[in-house]
Amino acid sequence: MAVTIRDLAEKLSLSITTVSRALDGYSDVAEETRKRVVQTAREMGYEPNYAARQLRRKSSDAIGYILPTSSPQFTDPFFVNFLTGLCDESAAIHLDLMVTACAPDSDLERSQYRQWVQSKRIDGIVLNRIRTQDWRVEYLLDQQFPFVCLGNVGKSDRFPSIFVDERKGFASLVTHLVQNGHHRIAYIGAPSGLMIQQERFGGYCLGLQQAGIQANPDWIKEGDLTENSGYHAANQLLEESPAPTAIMACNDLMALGVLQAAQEKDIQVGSQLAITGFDGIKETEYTTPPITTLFQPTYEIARRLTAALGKIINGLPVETLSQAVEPELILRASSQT
Amino acid sequence: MAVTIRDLAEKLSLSITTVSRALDGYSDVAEETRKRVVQTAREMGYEPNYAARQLRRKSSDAIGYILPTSSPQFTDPFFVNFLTGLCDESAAIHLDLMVTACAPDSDLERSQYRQWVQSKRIDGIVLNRIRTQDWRVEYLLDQQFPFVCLGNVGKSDRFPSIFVDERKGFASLVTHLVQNGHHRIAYIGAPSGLMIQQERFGGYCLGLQQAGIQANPDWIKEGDLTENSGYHAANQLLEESPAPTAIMACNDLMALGVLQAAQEKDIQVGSQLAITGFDGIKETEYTTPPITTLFQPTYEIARRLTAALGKIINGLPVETLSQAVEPELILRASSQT
DNA sequence: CCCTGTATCCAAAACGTTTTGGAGGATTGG
DNA sequence: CCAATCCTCCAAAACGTTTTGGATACAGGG
Repeated sequence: MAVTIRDLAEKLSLSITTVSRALDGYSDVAEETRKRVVQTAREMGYEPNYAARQLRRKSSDAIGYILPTSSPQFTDPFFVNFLTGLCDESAAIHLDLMVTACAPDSDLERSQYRQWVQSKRIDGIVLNRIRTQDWRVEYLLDQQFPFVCLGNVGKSDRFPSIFVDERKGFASLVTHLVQNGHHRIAYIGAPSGLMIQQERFGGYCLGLQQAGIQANPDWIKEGDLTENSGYHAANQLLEESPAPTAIMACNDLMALGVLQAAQEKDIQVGSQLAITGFDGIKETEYTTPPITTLFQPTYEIARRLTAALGKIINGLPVETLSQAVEPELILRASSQT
Repeated sequence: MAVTIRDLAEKLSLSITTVSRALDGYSDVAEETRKRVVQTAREMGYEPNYAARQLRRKSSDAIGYILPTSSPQFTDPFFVNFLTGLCDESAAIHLDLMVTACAPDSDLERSQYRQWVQSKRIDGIVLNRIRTQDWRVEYLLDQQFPFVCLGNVGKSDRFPSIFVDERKGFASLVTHLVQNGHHRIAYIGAPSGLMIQQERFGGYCLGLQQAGIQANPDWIKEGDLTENSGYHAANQLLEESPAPTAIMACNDLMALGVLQAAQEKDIQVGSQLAITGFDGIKETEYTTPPITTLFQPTYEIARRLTAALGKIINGLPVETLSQAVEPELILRASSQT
């Protein structure tokens, strides 16, 4: 059905070797015949079969990303921004992007990674939402498979990674709240297996300590990074007595949930209760009041990671393996009177 | 390096034929040897090479989607919801999803589609943002390549498609505005090459006609579906005299831009100016005032399309090729006093 | 004892490329 | 005129599967 290189060769009365080399621009084929080949290739609408090429070249010109999503219809704009960055950059450097979704740390996830890596379906992979003990990093290092990641990974001299200083960011958020008169500051975290929880919670503790405030365990809740869980955690927190006067959510999505809970209880956000988030997603700008947050350039990070991955795959040197990014404090009405 | 079927066969003292057939569960291999094969395969961590399998089987177990994005960092939540649906459903039916981005109707886009299709990189493709004369539909039909699409395509008895009745939806929006006392109703459209523009603008005209209102060309602008273009078009509209008292945007994103323009001019949205959108993205709920819109179940549509595509690829029958969906009118404060 | 059938297994071909290792002819230098 | 060098081209191997079309051995029926 489809036109193969053999058809082309026959039509041109050339060997398939010559046709192949002509199309790939080798110097050992006469300029005139090269033109002839290219011309007829276009005419016949020839496109080299990808599977055959992959098999021979041992590369697939594709990279992969597996969304760590527990529930279907993940809606965290963080992932969206990340995905968009991957998509744009991979398109720019002519790599195809394969995407799928798996519950984090599930058997399915493990077999999905194994399949993609060992079946050579992709040439490299992008990781984020790093776990405190992340088998993926071990596995990929062990397999010597090209990968890059966003998150605080210890031994990052063997692969490109970008590290956002969440600890410092959260500490500065605490400082900001304290300066605005808050002493009873609550925290809604992520599952403890996630590196972001380690970092952000660490920053929260650090900030309290710097302000000479003792942390209150009742004011520390664990969420799952969804709007819903932020809502529920906030409801619990607001029933405590004394209730906290400020709630720091581990990410923006949960902060949105907190805002909703507060509004349902007719609590004046800003004056009676301060709310902060993390990520810098667009939605925090539209709410009333808009939500104070730490902005991280998710889209840009994804592009940079992808670009680095592209270089690694092509055997090019990557200038700086481990990059650090400072989140930007965006003060809005939700945390100020 | 990686363990191949030959390594397995050698280790087991079997032929590669038998190993292959054992793994695929054929009946002509003894149950006992099958177990032995599966066991050692697991032990040795064997994963069949995808390229080789694809080449032989002539299928890739992957589907593709090309984002029709003019600028990088597209941020329309509509696409996000769509993409999420694709991702979730394709993962559910064990197809990999390939994604890339291309400016619509560009040469690059054409060659990208051609490459994916003719190089057999994917088994099927999902289309949306259909154009009034869409070469993609022609091309894919011509190539007899499996595809599905979201949008109003005429001859949809040859492939699965989902059609959202935007015309009726927009007409009912107009009716709603008229009932709220509006006569000077403006419209900010999409590029005229897009089918959604045909449909939505058609609905706008129909609605006006039903209300006995003559359309005013000065109150009809063309945008490009971004927030920014909604903002600019609104600024123009609000300088007209007389200015419209209601602005209907072709999609939610532009409606957000309109809202911003109105707020900058200290216009009371709801009472002095009505604003409506289309899509039903989350953001319209968070603004003050929240924006009246028509909700279409983008995520669900994408899942249904993907499921249908999966069936087509596997040669299974698809019950209803052409499905219709009614958008749901969501009345909010932006269009009511 | 032969023939048929059944249960296992396998050698070899195919899929469509890229790459290796030359071959053949023309040109150049001595 | 011969050898060396270049310029073009090509046959065949390789990539790792799946599939085709038997082969072999054993059992059971006549």
